[in-house]
Amino acid sequence: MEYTHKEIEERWQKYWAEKKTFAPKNDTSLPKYYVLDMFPYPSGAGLHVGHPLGYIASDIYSRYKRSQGFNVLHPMGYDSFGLPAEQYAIQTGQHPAVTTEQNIKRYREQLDKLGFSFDWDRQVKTSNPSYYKWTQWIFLQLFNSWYNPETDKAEAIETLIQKLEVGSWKIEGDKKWNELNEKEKSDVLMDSRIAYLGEAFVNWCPALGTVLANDEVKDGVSERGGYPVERKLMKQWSMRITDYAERLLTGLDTIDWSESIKESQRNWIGKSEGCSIRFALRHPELVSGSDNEMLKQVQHDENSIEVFTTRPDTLFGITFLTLAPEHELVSKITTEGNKQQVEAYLNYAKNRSERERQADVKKITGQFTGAYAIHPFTGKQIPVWVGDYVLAGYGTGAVMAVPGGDQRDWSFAKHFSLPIIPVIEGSDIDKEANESKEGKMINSDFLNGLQVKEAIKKIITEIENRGLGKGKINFRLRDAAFGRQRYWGEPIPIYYKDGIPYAVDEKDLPVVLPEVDKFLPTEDGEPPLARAKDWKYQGQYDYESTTMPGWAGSSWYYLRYMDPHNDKEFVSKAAADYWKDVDFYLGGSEHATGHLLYVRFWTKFLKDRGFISIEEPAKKLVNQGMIQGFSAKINYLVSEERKGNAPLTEFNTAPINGKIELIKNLSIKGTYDFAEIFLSADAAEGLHKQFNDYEMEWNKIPSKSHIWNIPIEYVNNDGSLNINLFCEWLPKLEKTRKNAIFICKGGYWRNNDFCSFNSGESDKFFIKQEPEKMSKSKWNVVNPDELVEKYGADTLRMYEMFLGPLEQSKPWNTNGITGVSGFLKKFWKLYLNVSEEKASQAELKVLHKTIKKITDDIEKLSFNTCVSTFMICVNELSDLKCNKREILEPLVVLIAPLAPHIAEELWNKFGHTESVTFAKWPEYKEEHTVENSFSYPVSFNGKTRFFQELDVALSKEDVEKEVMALEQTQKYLEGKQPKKVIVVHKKIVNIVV
RNA sequence: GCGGAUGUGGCGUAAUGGCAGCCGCGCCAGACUUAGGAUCUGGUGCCGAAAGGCGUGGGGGUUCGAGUCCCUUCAUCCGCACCA
Repeated sequence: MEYTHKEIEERWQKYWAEKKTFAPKNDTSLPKYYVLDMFPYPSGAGLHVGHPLGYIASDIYSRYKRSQGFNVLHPMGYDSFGLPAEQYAIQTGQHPAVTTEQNIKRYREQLDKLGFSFDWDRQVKTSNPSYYKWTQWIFLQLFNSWYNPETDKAEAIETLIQKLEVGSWKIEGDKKWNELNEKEKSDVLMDSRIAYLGEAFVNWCPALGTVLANDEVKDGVSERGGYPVERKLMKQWSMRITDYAERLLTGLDTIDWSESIKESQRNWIGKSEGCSIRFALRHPELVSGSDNEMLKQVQHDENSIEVFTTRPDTLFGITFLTLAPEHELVSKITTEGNKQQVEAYLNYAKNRSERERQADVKKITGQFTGAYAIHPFTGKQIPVWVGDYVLAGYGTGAVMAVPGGDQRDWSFAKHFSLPIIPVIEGSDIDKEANESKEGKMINSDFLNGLQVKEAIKKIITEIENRGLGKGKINFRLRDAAFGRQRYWGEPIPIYYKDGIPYAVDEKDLPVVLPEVDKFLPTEDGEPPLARAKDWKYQGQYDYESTTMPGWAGSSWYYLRYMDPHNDKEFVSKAAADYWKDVDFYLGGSEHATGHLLYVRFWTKFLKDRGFISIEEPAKKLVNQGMIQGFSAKINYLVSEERKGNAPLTEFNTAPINGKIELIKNLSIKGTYDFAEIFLSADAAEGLHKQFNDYEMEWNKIPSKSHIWNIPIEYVNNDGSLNINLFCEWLPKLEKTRKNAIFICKGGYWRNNDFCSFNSGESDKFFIKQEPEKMSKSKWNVVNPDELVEKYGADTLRMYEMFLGPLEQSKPWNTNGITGVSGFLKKFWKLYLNVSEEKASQAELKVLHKTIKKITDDIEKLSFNTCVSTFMICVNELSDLKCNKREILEPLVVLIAPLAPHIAEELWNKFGHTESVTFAKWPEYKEEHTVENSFSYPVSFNGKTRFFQELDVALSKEDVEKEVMALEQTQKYLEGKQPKKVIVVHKKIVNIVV
């Protein structure tokens, strides 16, 4: 009987769905295990072969855990709010809810075909009001909370109000809480709320018409779409994630996450320890007298400059201060004489986009303000500069410049000819700054002679004693922008009364996303929600019109899966207490500083407020490697001189160079009316060889080489192009077959005819293939559907695992899939004629060896070696012609996590009426794998020469005796006396001569 | 610049400090076939006719023994980056 994957897979997928096989048991006495895949965004492109890699791995692990007796929660759902659907809506006018639903449907069909053991009854969609009701509810908790530094956790805002009422929490300007009006009270509280409305510099993306969070911006452009981003001061809902910076950092040490993710988060949080120092200012026009007198006079000046430094030990090396162009003091302190230049500079700095600024890091710019600060220890005057190498958003937006100890300060000083003082012995300040934290202090008054680390301690104490500043910890992490000027997201449950924001009452949740006529901003620049007609809270108050960012819904979804249908709470206490946290979380590393930071933040917050009991959302996290696609690249030649369809002869008369010669050699002469010349990859290779500097030559001639990505499906297995298919596609690029010529090594193709000029050489047109990220725009997406159709889900599952270690990125290549497909056929064949006979020793040995290896490997998530272990096992059992139930039945249970359909089918054939899902995992019995003898490799000076079979019971001494007595040993000794004989039991014999 | 990861046959890869290359692809030969992108058998790191020698990016070290441990260096990929 043949292995018919299609029929078998459909049958069991249906069975699982009907019997709800994968719903966790409602029995809290069972040990729990929670396996979660990162929330997918249902993109319009559907699933490609890279997506299932992680899902397959987590599915194998889930099924394995079920077989081990765990109550497994393994859910799936959709992060269904987001920008792409909305961009599509803007283009087509279709409601994003409609396209999102279509995409989800397609995703689901594709997922279903792969035989995943998800409990679909728990599916959540973030765009569903029954889900986002609770996202909004959590927002309200965040709004109604503040971070109490004394208890080091978030508390209800009421506890802050109490402190304000009794005056134990100070309000800026020493005002009294009870004397404040409604607006002022709101403002005061807003300064502490964890979700707050505040004015801040944000990443504004004009093309997308919205603000983006820091992690959504890469290299100065938006991560989605690659549109330019600019800094803009805006009133904006934000999350005070910075209050959690320290806990987010230390928490990393408690979780088993990949080192690279933890490191990314550490970098992102960017903790640095140092101290703040206040520099008094001196206006030359205003103050006169000796340096020391001035110091006293200006000590308490409001307009002092506060800096943050991690190297207070270098304080005596300060030769100037630099302010960020955005620093508020710049305009206040600039002297009349410098006003013009400084203003011009500020204007220049302002108009440089973030991208430009980042791109030309090396360009040093700045201006002297004319103002001086006073060195707090020496009393000397220090010029104050403004420079855009200082970032407004970090620290205080001002630095004390120590060109002797900081390379950026050094470069600035060199550029503007400012003095440089070495402060560490042995610094060669003519060449570069000495940033080392090792060495002895010099030129530093009372710090002289101290080691850097001692000096840091001493100076901080001194600074604190003199009241100039204090030891301080600074974080790079910024508060997260939470409002998006977009339509397709959760409405923020806030309304405005007399311009004051208030929380929507819990009983009025969800605030449902209103219908709008267009998904665009209003004429006066308000977000799309402002278009909604008659959308008022309690019929009279304006709602907040920004929506939440994509990460809102995904910051707590793992909790909702525990209790997805609860309409009283976001998760019941009982469910949260049982399922606690995610035991095994699998997903891509691209979420390192976005989702994975926010989900930790919300988890900590929800714990602080007593809603859940865990501090971290996921104990263990693994990043599956990215599966890249193979892009097909074609060499495409255009002569710039040959405009339009000008004849090729013109091209031929160009100066002699590589390509012209080639074209000549290929004898394509005369006048042709083709315009597109495509060059086979092997012909292009030839050019490389022929002319050393092909690329350079290429640029000299009046033609241009272009490389195009073309659809990968037009490439044959041998790497050659299917020219016919390709030509049918050409019109999409406004090119035609008629105008195209394909040059191969042995001739050229034109209009379906091959013209040979070099007989014996290939007439194939080769395409260069390169691995790249799979993306629709690169035409290299391979989707799993066809593979499932052809080979079956079990084969695809095993093949994806067989590709290599889970965490390693690799290009997708279908070449090896026949090996796995053949394996499953061979596996199936073992079961054609099962006998009840007792198994032989040899057969039992194979089985138990396999049980041990598979169990160990699944535990280690080493799924690639699992597949090869099964192959070895099946090869060996086939050689033994094994058909014993005693062997084959446990083997079914063993393979079920990887190839669940075939396993169910065979399990069923054994007469079981229950799913193999809950069959007990086979137990490894060592007695079946022990050997009586071992074939010792006998080596001389570490080089293996022959093997000797010996009883394992023999002691080391006996082994040595036996081996030394051998004729072969004597032969290799060549009459010499061995210096030493090393015997490792059941491993090796090494004779040192 | 900082951090992370990876370097092993033609390719994907495998090896608790103990026979390097398991398993699969590809390739070669053969069997069965009208046929093979089906199935089965055998072979396949490199050099060499063979004996044998050489081999895990390079160089050094520890060890009886190193792909594996240590030092150093190179290359590739990924992340972060004017963070004071």
